[in-house]
Amino acid sequence: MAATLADVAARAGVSSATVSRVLNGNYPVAEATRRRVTEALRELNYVVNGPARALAAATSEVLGVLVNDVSDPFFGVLASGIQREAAEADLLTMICHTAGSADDELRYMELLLRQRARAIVVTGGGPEDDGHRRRTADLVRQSVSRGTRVVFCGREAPPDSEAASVVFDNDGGAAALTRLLLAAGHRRIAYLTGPPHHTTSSARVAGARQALTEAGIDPDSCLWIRSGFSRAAGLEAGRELVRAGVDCTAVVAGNDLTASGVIASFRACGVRVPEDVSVAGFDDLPVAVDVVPELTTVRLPLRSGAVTAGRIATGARRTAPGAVVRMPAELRSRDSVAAPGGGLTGMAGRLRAH
Amino acid sequence: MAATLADVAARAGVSSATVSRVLNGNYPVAEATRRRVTEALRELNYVVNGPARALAAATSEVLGVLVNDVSDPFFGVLASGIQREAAEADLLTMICHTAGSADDELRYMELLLRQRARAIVVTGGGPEDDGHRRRTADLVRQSVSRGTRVVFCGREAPPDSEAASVVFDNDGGAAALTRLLLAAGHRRIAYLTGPPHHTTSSARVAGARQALTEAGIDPDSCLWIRSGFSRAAGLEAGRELVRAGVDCTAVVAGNDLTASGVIASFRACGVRVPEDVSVAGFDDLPVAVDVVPELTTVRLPLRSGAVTAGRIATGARRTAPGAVVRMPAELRSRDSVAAPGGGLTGMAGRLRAH
DNA sequence: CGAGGCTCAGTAAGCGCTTTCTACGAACCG
DNA sequence: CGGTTCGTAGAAAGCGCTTACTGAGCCTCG
Repeated sequence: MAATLADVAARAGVSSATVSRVLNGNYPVAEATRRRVTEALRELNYVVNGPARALAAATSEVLGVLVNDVSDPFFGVLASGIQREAAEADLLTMICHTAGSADDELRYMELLLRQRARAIVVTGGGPEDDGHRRRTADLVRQSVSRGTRVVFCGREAPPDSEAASVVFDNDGGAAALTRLLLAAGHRRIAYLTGPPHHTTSSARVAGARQALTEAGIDPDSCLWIRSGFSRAAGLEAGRELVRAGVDCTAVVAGNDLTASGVIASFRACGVRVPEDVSVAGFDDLPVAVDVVPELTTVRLPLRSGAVTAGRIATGARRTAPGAVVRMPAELRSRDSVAAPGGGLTGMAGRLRAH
Repeated sequence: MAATLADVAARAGVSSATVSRVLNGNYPVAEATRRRVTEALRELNYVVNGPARALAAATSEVLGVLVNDVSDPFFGVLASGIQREAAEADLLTMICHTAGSADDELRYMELLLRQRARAIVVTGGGPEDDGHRRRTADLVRQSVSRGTRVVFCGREAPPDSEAASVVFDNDGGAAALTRLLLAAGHRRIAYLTGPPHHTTSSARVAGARQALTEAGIDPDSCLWIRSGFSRAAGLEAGRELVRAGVDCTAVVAGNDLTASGVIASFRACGVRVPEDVSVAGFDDLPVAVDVVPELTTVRLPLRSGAVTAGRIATGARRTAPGAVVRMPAELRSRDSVAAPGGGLTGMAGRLRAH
């Protein structure tokens, strides 16, 4: 049913090699022949057989992107930036949703490896688990030995691996944010960390603790609350903070999504931001300026990080094996942080019934 | 470098056919042989060559999903539902981001076709453009003739095509929502439609107009404003409505994202929802209950629609060629709609400076 | 005018797998 | 004990493409 190169060749009165050459344009073909072939191609509605080409050429035209959550804008920005670069290199981007599961991450890496993907970009933070890291390192090794480039974006590649990484300065960003809060006079700060045992969460926590320590404040005098990276996690955490009447004048959310959730539940409880409590986010996602008040947050250059990762993956940018590109973080001071207000204490009574 | 079937066969002292049989388990192999092969497989770190297998077997293990926007939760829910079904059938899901561009949609369909994907699921509404529909129909025909199943989810397949469709009752949902508003006493309603010339937008507009007409109200006495399906579009539209001091007591947003944007800008302008103006959404995305007040909206069974589409795509559910599965819409009445209030007129003065 | 160079296109050898066909023992039967 | 059947595994023919390698014309030039 489907036309093959041979069919097209027969119709154009040439050999299949010539058709292939016309298709790929990497060998000279006389203009008249080219026209005849092009014609036949069109008449037969020819569509390249990707697998056959991949087999013969020992490579394919797909670039795989692993994301934790397709519906999270953080990954949306990353994925679309990488995709743009891939398109530039005529690669088809396959986005695979790992749902944050370490096992799925490995499974998808292996599947992409099977497909002989040209490159794999693993985005976002990952589990802080040596077993997982080792298995990842194994797959990276196999991928590289089979010619599949691997790039990590948002996390460092496993140690001693040949994969390049593009990392964001979560550490420094969190420190800067904490210093801003300190400078505004805040001392009792509640930190909502991201998911536990997760590289991104840990880096942010570490940065904040360091800034605190440098300012002569015992990090353990602050509140460290495990949360998630979703809006829902922020809603819940916010509600809990009010219910418990936690003694703090500022809340640092795990990211902007969480911050928007915190603000929403604060508002529902009559807590004013930033008058009563300041709230800060992280990432500077689009939502940061949609929210009222606009979020003080840390801008991560996601777009350009994604582009960089994409360029390394497509080979448009060459790096040494195991290279690490560090992207700076930048403070974005907006309306959600002000001088310390009355705090949350005593607000519990205002919690609306539900 | 990479081990092939032949390498494994040599090591296990069998033929490559036997190794293939062990791998696929579709032919009997003596237990002892199987063990030896399995061992060799492991020792050599064998990874199947996907393209070679796809070429020989004339099919592949990938299922492609086309989405308009990877960072929109509407598509996130759809994509993850489809993916779950795909995983069930041992297929690798590739999500392709078309950015809502009709051209990219075709390009990606073609790329998936090249890859001899097992199935393609096209999600979301699409352009109402006969040229596009014709070209889509062409690709569907080619796909089907090459054994790639095509399923549309959220839009009907082009006429006379063999592709199945899963569609949501946008029409009926919009009508029900309008009737709810009418019953609450609203007469001056502003409708923010989605993007123009888009099947989803049109269906929702049509449903609303019909309900209006049935109630003896001239649809043209309402305001129909072109907008988008994003939160940003809602923010902007909300701001404009206030600035223009539009005379209406209710706003029906294109979807929940837009509704949340409208509410945010209303709040920023001091317009109370629902006291001054009621606001309704569409889709019942997670954000609908995060927002304050919680959104009155139309629930679309996205998850189960996605699962259905996924099952048709994997072949787990058989349908007649061109079958259309209709998913019902259901009203979700919450807090953002109440009896008519003072409306927007005269609010323009309250618009905060920026 | 013949040797050497160029341009263009055909031949054919794979790429690594699946699968049909065939072959070989062993077990079984009359 | 010869013939049949069954279970198991090898041989080999592709799948549709890419890409050396080869060769046929034709032009150039000493």
